[in-house]
Amino acid sequence: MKRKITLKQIAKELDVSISTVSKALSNSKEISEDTTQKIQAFAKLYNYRPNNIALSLKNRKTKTIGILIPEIVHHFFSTVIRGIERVANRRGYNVIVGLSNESFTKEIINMELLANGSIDGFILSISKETLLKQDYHHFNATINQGIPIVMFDRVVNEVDCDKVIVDDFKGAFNAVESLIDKNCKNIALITTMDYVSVGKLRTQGYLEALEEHKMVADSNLILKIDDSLDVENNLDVLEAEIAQFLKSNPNIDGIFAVNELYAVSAMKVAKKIGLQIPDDIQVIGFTDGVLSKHASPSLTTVSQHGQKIGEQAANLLIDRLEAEDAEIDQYFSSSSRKPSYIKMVIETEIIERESTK
Amino acid sequence: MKRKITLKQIAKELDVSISTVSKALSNSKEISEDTTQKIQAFAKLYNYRPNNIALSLKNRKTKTIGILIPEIVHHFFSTVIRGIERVANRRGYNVIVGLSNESFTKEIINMELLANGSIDGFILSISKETLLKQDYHHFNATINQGIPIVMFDRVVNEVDCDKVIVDDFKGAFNAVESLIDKNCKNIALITTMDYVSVGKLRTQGYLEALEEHKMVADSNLILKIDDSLDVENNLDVLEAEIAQFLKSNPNIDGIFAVNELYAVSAMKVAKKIGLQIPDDIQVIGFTDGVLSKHASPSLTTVSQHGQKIGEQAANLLIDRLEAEDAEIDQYFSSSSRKPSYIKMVIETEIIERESTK
DNA sequence: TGTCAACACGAAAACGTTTTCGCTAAGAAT
DNA sequence: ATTCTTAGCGAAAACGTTTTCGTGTTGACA
Repeated sequence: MKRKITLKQIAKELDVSISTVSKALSNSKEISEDTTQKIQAFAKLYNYRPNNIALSLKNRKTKTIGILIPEIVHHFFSTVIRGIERVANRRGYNVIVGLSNESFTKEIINMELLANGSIDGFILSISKETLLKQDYHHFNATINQGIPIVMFDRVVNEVDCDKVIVDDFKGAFNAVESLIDKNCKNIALITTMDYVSVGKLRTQGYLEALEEHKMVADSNLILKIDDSLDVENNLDVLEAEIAQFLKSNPNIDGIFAVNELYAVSAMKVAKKIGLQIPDDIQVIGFTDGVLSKHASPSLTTVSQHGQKIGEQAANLLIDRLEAEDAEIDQYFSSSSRKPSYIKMVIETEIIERESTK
Repeated sequence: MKRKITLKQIAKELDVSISTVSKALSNSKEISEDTTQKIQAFAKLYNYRPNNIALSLKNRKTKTIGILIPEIVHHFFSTVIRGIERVANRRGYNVIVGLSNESFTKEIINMELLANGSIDGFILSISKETLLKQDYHHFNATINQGIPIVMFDRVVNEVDCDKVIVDDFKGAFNAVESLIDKNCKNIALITTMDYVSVGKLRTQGYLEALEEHKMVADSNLILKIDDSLDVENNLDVLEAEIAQFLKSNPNIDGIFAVNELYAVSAMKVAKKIGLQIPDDIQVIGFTDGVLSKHASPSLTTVSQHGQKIGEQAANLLIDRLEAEDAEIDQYFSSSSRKPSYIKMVIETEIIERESTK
């Protein structure tokens, strides 16, 4: 077991100074051709690679992006990570992942841990608990320390930073409008409680689409699921609620659900009740994931393009990081002007499948 | 924008030495109570936190685990990550994620990048291309540099390291045996090409279960899918192959599939053909994911307990990392004996759902 | 012969820690 | 009055880099 070789060891072995080795390896013309050759050959032989940690300390930047998300076992978030990782790698960055598990405290702990030098900037999506508490001081504190943040999906106006979102309102609006086009007269909404911003926006999209088409929103046709309970492990509860909902509203001929789980569950329940999809009832879900694609019938969804979100977020962050470098180089005082932030909107897209006509 | 405060700044501000500040903050009794109080108060006020990078450099360890997996948009891998992250966090470690994207080259590049000081050890699952090439030098090189590796799921005998796997053979064996118990007479196998070790083992389990019960394996009942093509985006190809397969073997009354996608697709096709599940044909899949749970009918599967795999892998790695520390402390020469490695087998479990009787 | 430039290299600082060792002054012991 | 402890603190090294600023040697030129 031979530990990685260092400049110091090479220097000692070849009887030159550390500086000479460093310069030779970076092809500085301060060093004679002979010496350079000798050193480079030796370094190659021993497979020398500069120690990243030492570089980070010296350069005061780590070339690492911190990702902080509520949950990783979730198709949307993993596609976002994939997108981030793609451009990060291409641009010479690594990603380090923290999971808040939807907990306010874990979010803070993770941020503080990573903010102490481990990363150059954050890409994150806010935990439910944080949204509920509406306490965003840790984000602002981090930004004030000079660590830029890019938020995606679950964002919040109270924090001034770059954001990448999908147009939840418009996505929902279009989905519902599409159902109307397909001749649905009584469109139900299955949604979450309101505190998650995206849920609220999607609900608004639903409401306004109805209004726009002179249809009255019937509060009986709106089912709000309490997602404080772990739905994944309480599928029966969810299905029972939906069954109850469908039975007491037999006139429903279209369903818009704010996520694919609700949509797929609704289809399952509808089939059990004896309804034909899409003949008796049509269904559209938000968030295009594996479930939608493989359900039977396959589910028409509003795709959020998670990977693209990740890619844009990474580009925004890295652009800002490298702009900072340039500023310093140009002797701009970094406090001279307030930076202006971008809110980037990724277009949603309706993917038509078998659950609609 | 105020950058994070350092020991040096505190020292200057309070007109003491850096050493004094450091000691005061760690409650060393070398420092008087007065000074300690003063320093701690000041540090708290300015929210001092030690710089992780500096600590890493000094301690020559980063308290970070590198995860290297073929793909993140995959339920099994994300559950494993969740498991790793859980115990890593509990034990004071962070995780940094690299994606090989099933590519040999990307696997190597990622490893080299992280191995240069960024991480203390790896937890990884081998990419398909690497398995195909059977070139494992980068793993051995990393281990020789003193960086421990724990492999999971896709492992290989040629590399000497800790491993966490499920008993693919036994899992498959049990699944098929369960189908036999449920009175299936002609059990089909839908599998992948043989080079991925887990696929091979699961196929063997299938074969031996048949043999054990005096049933003859009929090669016509084995469908090998070429997974070099991106199945997720070529679902129709997959379904066509399965349809063809089922039609030319109308006697099939049970299907064992080596992953849930194949299983769910098989169910979909079977339903289209007019077969009733589980009355005409019963189906069991390997790998318990979201698809299985939400398919209709829901799919009986062999659960791999991904999260547990991740937890065990993390524990194995951290145990070894901390054992190394202890060895050095005790003046053991680290090359004195060859360490012995553990292969940990996680029990699989059949989760009965609606696709079997 | 004396001056100067160019060349080739080394010393040292810096990034932010922790820790070992040494130093000073005050009080205790002889 | 002299020596010994000990409390309280600082200097410096170390982790592995990069980079700035010397410095000595050589050869050219006046």
